Amino acid sequence: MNRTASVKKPARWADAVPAREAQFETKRRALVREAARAFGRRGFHNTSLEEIAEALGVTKPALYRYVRTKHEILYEAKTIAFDAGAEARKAAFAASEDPLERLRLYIVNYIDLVTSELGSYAVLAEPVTSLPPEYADPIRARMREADRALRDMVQAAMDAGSIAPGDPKLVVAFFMGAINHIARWYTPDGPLTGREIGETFAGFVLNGLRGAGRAAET
Amino acid sequence: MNRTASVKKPARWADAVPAREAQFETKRRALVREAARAFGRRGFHNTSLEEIAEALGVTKPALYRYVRTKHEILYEAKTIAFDAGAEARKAAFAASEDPLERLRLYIVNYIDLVTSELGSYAVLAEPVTSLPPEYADPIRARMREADRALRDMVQAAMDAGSIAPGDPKLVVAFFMGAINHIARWYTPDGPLTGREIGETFAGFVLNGLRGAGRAAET
DNA sequence: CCTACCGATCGGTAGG
DNA sequence: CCTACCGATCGGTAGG
Repeated sequence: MNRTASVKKPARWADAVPAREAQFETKRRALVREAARAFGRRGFHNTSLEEIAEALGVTKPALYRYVRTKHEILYEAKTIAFDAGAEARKAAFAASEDPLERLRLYIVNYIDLVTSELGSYAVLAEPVTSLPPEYADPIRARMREADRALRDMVQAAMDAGSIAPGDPKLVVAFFMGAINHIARWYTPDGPLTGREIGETFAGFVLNGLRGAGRAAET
Repeated sequence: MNRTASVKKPARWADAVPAREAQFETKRRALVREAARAFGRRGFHNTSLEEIAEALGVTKPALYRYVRTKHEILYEAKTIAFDAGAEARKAAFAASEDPLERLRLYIVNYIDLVTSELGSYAVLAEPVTSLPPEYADPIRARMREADRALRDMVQAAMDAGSIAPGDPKLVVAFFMGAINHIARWYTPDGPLTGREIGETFAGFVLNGLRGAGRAAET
């Protein structure tokens, strides 16, 4: 028996890689996810690459096989969060024609994502200024894009008379502040599921926007 | 007349110190304010003491006359924000007996403070993990304290039947997320005053909580 | 309150 | 994917 023995080693990549011959992309994603979690919890600058590497069961230099800089990791993490938001909007549009229902679905969907990804989305709280211009600029663009899309959704609901007329910009700032904050306090150990939080928050938002005395005429 | 001449110099301390014989405390406060603004906008670790010093028209070592460490500055800034929150609650309790009205007043008062302090309050977004335990612990205690006080206010409004029954914890997380986010986007150049934002947000919140008890948990 | 400077951390690289 | 190490930044101090 003269072949190189495959010795039992402590789990590398935190068991996030299923197959023995792990693919590059899978590893890269596990890296970004792990980093996003850490960045979200402790902040970008309070998290060293060494800590991330350790959580994945490798050494720091190994990370550089999958990523060029620490900034790139943050950029990637934020991009994933924005993609999820876009996905949630798309799903909401596909599922209903009614502006109000679309808004509701978006909120529920997005909160579901935010809570299911174990805190990865808290990286949205990390200031863009932690990134150099070449990364910060596209991120800012995506922030504007998301903002615009949501304002349009709100405006549509206003036009349909489903919610009280007002400044869509302020409305979006209101409920996105509440929603994005979830990633900062949510823990899967808690008594509430993401779905429950989503339904409750959507209720708060829609009731709040529907307006009190000066309700829209139907 | 053998006293040292007071020569005309370029404005130091960014003109935040009115009197010629500037007091220690005034300077210290100007320092914390300026730092809070910077920390809130760019983040704690993205802001060097050198930048803060420059904004105040002095050199970095000069700051150490007023403060022991950079951490102490962040701690102080957060403390000021929490004090303001406590103040807003106190004012709300003094101004009304009605639980719902107290909640409304708190929201309006607090948003007014947040928007009047030119972004100093955005430091609340800075993770506590940027601080060593001796500072982080008391901050966490104040977070819990504020949370408890607000939950009690919400519970009182529920007991009075002014808002739908539900989980006060979730309710507070909802509207405080929205409110604390304001410091991150508000700018005095905008078309809206802090008062207007406060009234609008308070309306959203109260209507939202009053609404159909989707989240009512019997 | 300033000039000069130290010390630690940490992102990133060399070389295997 | 690892060991060893470099370089820059930056908080903090000495000494005046």
